[in-house]
Amino acid sequence: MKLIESKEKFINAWGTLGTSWGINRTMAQVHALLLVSPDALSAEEIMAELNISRGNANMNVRTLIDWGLVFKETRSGERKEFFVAEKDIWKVFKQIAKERRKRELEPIFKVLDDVKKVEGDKRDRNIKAFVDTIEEIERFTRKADKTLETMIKADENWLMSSFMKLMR
Amino acid sequence: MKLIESKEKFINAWGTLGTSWGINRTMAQVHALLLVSPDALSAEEIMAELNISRGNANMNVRTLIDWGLVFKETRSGERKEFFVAEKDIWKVFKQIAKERRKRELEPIFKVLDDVKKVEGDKRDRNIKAFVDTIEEIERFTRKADKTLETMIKADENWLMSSFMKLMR
DNA sequence: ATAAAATTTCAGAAAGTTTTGAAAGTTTAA
DNA sequence: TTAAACTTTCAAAACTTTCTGAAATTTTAT
Repeated sequence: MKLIESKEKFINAWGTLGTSWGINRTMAQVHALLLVSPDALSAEEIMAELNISRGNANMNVRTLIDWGLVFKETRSGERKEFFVAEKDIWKVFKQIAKERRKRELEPIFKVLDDVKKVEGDKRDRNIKAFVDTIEEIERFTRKADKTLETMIKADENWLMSSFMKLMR
Repeated sequence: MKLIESKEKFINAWGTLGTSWGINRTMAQVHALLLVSPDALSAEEIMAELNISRGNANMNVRTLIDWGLVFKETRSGERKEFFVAEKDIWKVFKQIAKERRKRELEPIFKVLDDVKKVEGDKRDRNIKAFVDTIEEIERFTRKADKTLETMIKADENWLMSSFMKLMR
């Protein structure tokens, strides 16, 4: 298999994986492309490699920058902007965890906290089942969240050794 | 807030969360509804509570059963089927992890393994960047996968105490 | 065997998401 | 200041996913 084919295959697989994790296909593909490029790429190059429009390229590069997964690079004497991906996969993982935590976990906590305050007699089995489940979900989510937070804050070595322990 | 409102709010929030994690809204909503119901519900009841069609209800209940998150229940003298959700959130989490691992992580390993075999001189910086990145992703993914596998196999107490250690 | 009661299927419709590309906006070298 | 080079925006189009509901199929009590 030639490099071009391999690259394409990887980019497509990454795009598909993104799709099933709520990250849009093109965003994942742009990220994959930048991950395997030794040098920063311009908007033009991204457009050409992935066969996408200017608007689409711009939109997704910008989102990747917002997520802290891609950085702008300028070159003296060049007006064009170039883009590089964060290549350290641990950092990438932590960054994604951080973003999704903020965007998805935090709102869920708010709702759980809110709906727990349901009115009525706790001896009513409907109310009891509801409150019990919400509380169990909250306990679980808080634990998962704390773990995530610890990981995000932790330096790489700590993270590695903790994972190692979990894996034996 | 009355129970009905709380319930609706929770079901909607769960649906939205599902959406951003690649699980379809209705499937997540049906799951949420069954989670907070003290008794098993019939197809009719699910349809009425969520305002969805028979086809949609059937489809998503079936998928939940495939995933091992919901079980059929029959009652003697009743021809109807009733559905109950697994209420232990740890089991739910493990079950989801197991399914997604099989459906999403395994295919990615195949691709990574495949594209790594790229032809050409490893001193070519393009090839080097490509192979290096793929190998780092593979290392990372394998570790995450092993951790997940250990969790899935582990019994609840072990899991709890491991998480506890991670959280301090 | 029958028929009533239920579940399942699936083609088309609706809803939701992503992409395009032309126009507007911004930046910079001269 | 100008104008060329580039980036950003956004409405409409293309595409993808989900949902509906009527028809087909299966199940079960008699």
